[in-house]
Amino acid sequence: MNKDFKKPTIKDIARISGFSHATVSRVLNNKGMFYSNETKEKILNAAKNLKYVPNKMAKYLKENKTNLIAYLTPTDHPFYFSILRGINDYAIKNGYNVSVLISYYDEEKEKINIDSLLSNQVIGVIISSMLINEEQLIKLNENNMPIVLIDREDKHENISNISINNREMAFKATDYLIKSGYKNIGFLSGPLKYLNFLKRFQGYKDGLEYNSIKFTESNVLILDDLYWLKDNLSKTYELLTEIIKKNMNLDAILSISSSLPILLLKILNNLNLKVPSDMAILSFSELPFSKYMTPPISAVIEPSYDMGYEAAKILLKMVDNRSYSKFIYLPSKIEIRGST
Amino acid sequence: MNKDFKKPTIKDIARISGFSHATVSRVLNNKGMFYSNETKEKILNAAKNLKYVPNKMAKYLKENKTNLIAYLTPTDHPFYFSILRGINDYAIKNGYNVSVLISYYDEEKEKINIDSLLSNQVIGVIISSMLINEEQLIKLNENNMPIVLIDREDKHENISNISINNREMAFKATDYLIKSGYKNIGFLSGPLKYLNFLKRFQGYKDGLEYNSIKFTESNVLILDDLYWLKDNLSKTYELLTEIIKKNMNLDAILSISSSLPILLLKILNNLNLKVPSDMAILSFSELPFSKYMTPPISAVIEPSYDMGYEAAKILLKMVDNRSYSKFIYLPSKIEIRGST
DNA sequence: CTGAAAGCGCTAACAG
DNA sequence: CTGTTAGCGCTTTCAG
Repeated sequence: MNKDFKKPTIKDIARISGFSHATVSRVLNNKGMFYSNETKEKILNAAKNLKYVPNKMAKYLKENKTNLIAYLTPTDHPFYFSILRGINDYAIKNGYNVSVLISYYDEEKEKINIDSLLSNQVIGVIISSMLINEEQLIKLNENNMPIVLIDREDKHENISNISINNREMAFKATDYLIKSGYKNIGFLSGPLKYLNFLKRFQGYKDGLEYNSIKFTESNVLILDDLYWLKDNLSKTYELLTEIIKKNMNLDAILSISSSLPILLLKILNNLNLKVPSDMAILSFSELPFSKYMTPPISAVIEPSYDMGYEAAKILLKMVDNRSYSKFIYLPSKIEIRGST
Repeated sequence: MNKDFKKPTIKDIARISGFSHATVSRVLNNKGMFYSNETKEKILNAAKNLKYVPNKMAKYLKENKTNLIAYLTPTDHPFYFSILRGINDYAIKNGYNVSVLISYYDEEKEKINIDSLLSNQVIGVIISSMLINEEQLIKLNENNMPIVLIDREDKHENISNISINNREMAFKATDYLIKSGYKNIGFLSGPLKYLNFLKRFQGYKDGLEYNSIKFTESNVLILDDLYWLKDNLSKTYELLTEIIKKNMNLDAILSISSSLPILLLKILNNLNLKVPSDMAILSFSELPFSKYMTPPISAVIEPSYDMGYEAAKILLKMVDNRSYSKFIYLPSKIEIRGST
């Protein structure tokens, strides 16, 4: 590679084609509408010969606007990649690019990311991280940064949200389990300080109450951290094994994450318990492979791709219209498979 | 949000603190070394009060260099997300951000992405897509864009590569299977036009030859497209079922993808075949859940995170030194679990 | 130790 | 239909 390689600019095109750089700019951007075909051709030719590629930095500086949006995700779980794909598809289609920040549940990193967002001239942010706190959100908001939250159900002025109705779906799931004859249903979750988990917990209780079943505190099975999202599956497996052994009286489990059922299947198999006859499993969210497990795992479908796609759509609207914001529930459904 | 919101610039700081914007720039960047503490303090204070955030577009335009690198991936398979995490970690640590382009096996999109890369002032690209063709690579190269290829083993001048030694690992895997007593080993793959698959195929044949086993054409089980990477698991499942039914004589399968074994487990289970006694499975690459399957799946480990991390490291070196490039094999190992 | 001035590559108002 | 000019926000000589 040539160290002294210098990209051609519109000035080079101007020099070669014999026009001013303003005219070149016009032709290249199809602005102004009126210039002779000859001019157009000359300029376009010169551009092609020079292998001209516009310098977007200059354009963005001038226009005070970039084509970059950011996606803030806590980890590399497939759920978040699927969201990213949705975001990406909509963004690219509209001429935008997506910069990804993975904070990996590190509050320090998360803070650095927020600062980086502000100075990187990103024009908007989609956040699927559960970790972002109020303070950081406010900081972004103060800096006039359009924000879309995914799966947080967190109401803020000027901030959009997109998620499923977690409480309602948890209610439906619980109700379904009860109607299917399960009497002693466990709620398997991460820490309830995370809003989406809490909503699901509320829905679970709603479901019990609706069916006049007494809520039993000990049926709430809490993993004290998000191990399964932190790539710490062996720790998750270990804790889950303990939990199950202590709760053999349950006949069904409602899980808040798609990862947990896969481990559960293994654990129950080791304990010689059959799914669903000894223990049914119904889970929020699914992995691509969930339906190829033995048995296939019943799930409350979270439309992750659509969430990303819609989030990007809303974000770009917010960019155009700073007073726009939306709080949206995407439709969700329960898909019954072999595990219930 | 305030529609007329205007970000403060160094000029604002200059005005308020009473210095020139040049001095402000120096202080903010710790350049020039010599200014009174009083000056420094005044300027820093003004910056803080104004909630000043530097405009990187301007900086980059001036410096003719950005802090954005791009990652080009074909799809949202976990393998690629893990690579992305590696890239991201190294990049962030060094002050860079990562822009992601998912081409989704669409040649048109791939082309658009390449063009976008060139004009977006990305300073380097990491490509894990199998789809990029020679022509596009050359186009990037001509534009002086540092490139690191992941898992392609494709030799080019000025282009770096990072992968495992696919041929060698396939040889070892095949040899291991034979030494374990399997006699009739199938090679399960996508189209062999993809270089990494081809290398593995060669390694498979090497392994047979080394053990004086005759290569049997019909033991090469080819899926005619990358369905499993295209989110088309049901199609994959269908084709795989047919393939297996036609090849019940096999006693082991060497798979080139981590997704396939999971489906195989299901299919074999349906056919009442036990793994590994009726059919062993050994697979290139693994998913987070591979070891929690029943039985756990033996695998040739591809260090995806490290590949990403190293790729980013090499890329940033290439950015600093345009004549630098490397062809690296990362160490890999075979992890024997229950499926063999 | 600090200020003035130029310029990165581009767009757009204004003038013709 | 086209050219001149100014300026986006920043860094960096060059003077002083």
